[in-house]
Amino acid sequence: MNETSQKILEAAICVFARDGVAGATTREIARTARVNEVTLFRYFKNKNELLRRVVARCSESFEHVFAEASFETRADLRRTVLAYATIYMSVLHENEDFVRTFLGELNRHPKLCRSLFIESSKPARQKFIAYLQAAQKRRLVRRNLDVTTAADAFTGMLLAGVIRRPLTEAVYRNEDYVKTCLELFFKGIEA
Amino acid sequence: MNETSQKILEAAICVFARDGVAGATTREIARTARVNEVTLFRYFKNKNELLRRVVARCSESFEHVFAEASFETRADLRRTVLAYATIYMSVLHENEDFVRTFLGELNRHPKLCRSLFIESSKPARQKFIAYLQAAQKRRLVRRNLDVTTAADAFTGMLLAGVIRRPLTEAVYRNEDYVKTCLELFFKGIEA
DNA sequence: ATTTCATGCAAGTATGTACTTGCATGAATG
DNA sequence: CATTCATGCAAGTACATACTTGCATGAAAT
Repeated sequence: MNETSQKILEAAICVFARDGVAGATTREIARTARVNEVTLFRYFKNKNELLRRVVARCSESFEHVFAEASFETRADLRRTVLAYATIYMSVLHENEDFVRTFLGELNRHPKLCRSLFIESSKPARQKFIAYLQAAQKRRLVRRNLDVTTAADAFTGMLLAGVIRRPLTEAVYRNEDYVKTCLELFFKGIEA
Repeated sequence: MNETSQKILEAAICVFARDGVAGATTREIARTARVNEVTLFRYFKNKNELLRRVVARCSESFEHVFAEASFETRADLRRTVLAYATIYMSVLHENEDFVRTFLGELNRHPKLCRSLFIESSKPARQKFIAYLQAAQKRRLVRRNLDVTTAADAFTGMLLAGVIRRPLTEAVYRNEDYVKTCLELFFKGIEA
């Protein structure tokens, strides 16, 4: 992986995020990377391989961020939930357009999107769910709560907040939205 | 609006939802409508006008569904929330692929998406928020709850559940997810 | 100094897509 | 019977895009 192919990959991420998979052109990606279009094809067999590499790279980057999540059993419930929300929001915030566009590509590219949205966050999600289950045993969490769907409902709130941001930013700040999500979830899962 | 243009519009809705705005071709739309491609251009000036008409039609259809929402002040809190969730889910459920794809187009078509996702649900959303505010005055809802963001967080959970469905359907049924969303929200807003 | 190598550039091919034109046809309408 | 009108069909235009080829160039390595 040399410098030029890095430039191209990063440009491709931006252009795919902005224009969509079908809308992104190799010409525009090359232009953005300040590289000749031919050079793009010297490094990447075709547009499809470039797409695969883009997704692979972002999946990896997401994975790294999620890997940072450490849910210490000693920490109290609220701190753990906050840690999960923070790590989740950091990925969404840094990749807002990309996430929005590629969720929209789910019908067209189910496998790529699965790796992007599921595989990369799987370890953190599992840890969080396990933590909630443990907390449930310690009676910190309602016994009749389905922790798996609850964990996903929580990330769902946050995800929707980011995806719909351009539609809501005239109404309230995203911080306030996230705060409400946290409150709702705390109250919602408490025993 | 005669029969043929109806057929074309409905086919366009399907194809746009499936292939995205850039990926959809007039040829494929005509084929789906079992109509000659030339006929398509006789009814719609160009692909862009067809897109506008598609969005207008869906916005309208969404509006009609949301207009059915009647939140009687006498009904108790849970029934009102359930009514809101039901009307919201009916739109999402009937238009799953369309909603997913067009949320992904938000960067490229902000105005169209605004009418689709905001304007059409505005009255129902306002009514729901007003109801929550009233309930808050009657001490049925926590006083420190920001009802606007809470209402959106609620629809956000549901929206995310539908959008991510292809990624989660191996794990749990969407019904169970929705049930958890309702529980979380009830507990989360209660005084 | 010579070679290697990465890149740029000009040009070209093949294909697909939006959109047009002209004409044929058949059903309905007067 | 004559006319109108909606549609189909064949063909074509203009343009954009993915991808290729051949050559020039300049910097770095040997």
